[in-house]
Amino acid sequence: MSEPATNAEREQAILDAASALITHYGYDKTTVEDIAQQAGVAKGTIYLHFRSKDDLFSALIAREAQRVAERSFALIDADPEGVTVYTIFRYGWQAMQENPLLRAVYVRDRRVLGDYVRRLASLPQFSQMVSLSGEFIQHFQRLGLIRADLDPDALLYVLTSFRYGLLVGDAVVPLSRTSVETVGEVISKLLASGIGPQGDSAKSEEGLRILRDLYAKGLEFMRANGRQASKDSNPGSGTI
Amino acid sequence: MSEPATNAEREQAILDAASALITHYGYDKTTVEDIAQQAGVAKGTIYLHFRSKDDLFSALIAREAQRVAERSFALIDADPEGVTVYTIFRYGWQAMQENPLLRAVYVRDRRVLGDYVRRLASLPQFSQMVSLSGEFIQHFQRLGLIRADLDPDALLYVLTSFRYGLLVGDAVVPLSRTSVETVGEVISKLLASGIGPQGDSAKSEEGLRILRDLYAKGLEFMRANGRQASKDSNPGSGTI
DNA sequence: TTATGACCATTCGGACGATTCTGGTCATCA
DNA sequence: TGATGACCAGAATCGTCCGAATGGTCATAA
Repeated sequence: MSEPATNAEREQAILDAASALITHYGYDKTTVEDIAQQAGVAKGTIYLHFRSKDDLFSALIAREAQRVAERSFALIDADPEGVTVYTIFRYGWQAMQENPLLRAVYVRDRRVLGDYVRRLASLPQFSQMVSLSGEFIQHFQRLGLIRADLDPDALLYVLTSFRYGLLVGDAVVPLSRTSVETVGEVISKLLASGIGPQGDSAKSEEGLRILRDLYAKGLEFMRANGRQASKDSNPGSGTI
Repeated sequence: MSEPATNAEREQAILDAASALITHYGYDKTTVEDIAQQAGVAKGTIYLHFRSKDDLFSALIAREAQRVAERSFALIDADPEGVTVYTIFRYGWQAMQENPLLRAVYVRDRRVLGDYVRRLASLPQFSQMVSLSGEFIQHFQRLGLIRADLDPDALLYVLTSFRYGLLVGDAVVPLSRTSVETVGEVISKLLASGIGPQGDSAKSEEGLRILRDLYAKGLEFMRANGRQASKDSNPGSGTI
């Protein structure tokens, strides 16, 4: 049982433990002691990596957000359609859907977040990060990747509500009656003909650039705002 | 200040009072005494019309549901497009949106419903009533009023989630940045090209018939299930 | 006959203190 | 030098109590 765990590995282990416990028992019911035990370290060790319990949670959210973003990019790349408004939306939803913790954060699930919800002032920003901002829509309309006869503000409202509904959705109708893939297909088809683009557009390279841009901006904001301090600077993570 | 209030008028006054107080203070915080006072009757009088506080609330919900349904039909009729999937959806949403109480019921707002949420077992049925059921979608697909290449179960999930999101929506993005009309237009346009119908279809008469059918069925269910008993049988309300 | 409001049994909700638990620290140890 | 876990102050929780308020009834009055 001798684990030569490096510093970074230990930090990840702590985050893993926190993730599992919090998604299951909720933030309030999960004690720092629990996390330490699950991660196989002493309680004090946690405070060598994170300033406070809240800081630990912020770091966890940031990590999961990055994962979700990467996962959604991977899904988009794997789809022959490539980067379009509807694949962005579809796989953005799917990636989020697959990550219980982040979904809980996004829909402000009190059962998981507990009293932490009140401290989530920076969350509007966060929800933008997940690739739905006014900026995004206007850029895409300019490029002809979203039909231009839709009022951008209203469209933002509609799409945001749509995504929100999809993420809380199974509270109303159980998703179990279908599958993530089937629903994803419907979303794609509906949005493809619903908001465009109409024909093939060569501008999609530009769209991809803008998307990556917004994504990077979002993650940067999250990193700056999320963790207040950490003892070690994570060096790698080169890819975007 | 002498009001010759008839029996039915008095009942409506009680419901009006309940509606105003409950939407403002919530079900738990609103006492029967409050309702009586606001309606200008004695507390005992309320129990001549309704078996219990819960029964009064059921009746109120039923009344508001009827109003919302009628309002949505009126809006559809006023639109030159007439009966289509997207006008149904659009104005169904708008009518609901305009009725704070029913919206609270639909999204199960604890702040308004208080402990009553637990007694809302029959509400899945209710949510169907508001013109979104699997039946509805399949009929419309058969008639060519909804494109047939979308999996009906998944589409039901998507549309239900969509509507849900739109109704809770302003929690995420404030609706105040746009208007109900603008958002409504976007919804119409998006769904028109998103789920159809593609060309003009002559079957829309049939669609209207089915819709009225489902609507009537829903209201009947609500009436049967909602109020347990009431001292007076409301005679009028002939239109559907 | 019909509406009323005083009345009752029950529940609700705040106060209070005892007790446990939790986040965070720090002297100690490997 | 870095990890540990005993330790502390403050917060949350539980149990108990009691007065106020609430839903519902019914004898009385209009």
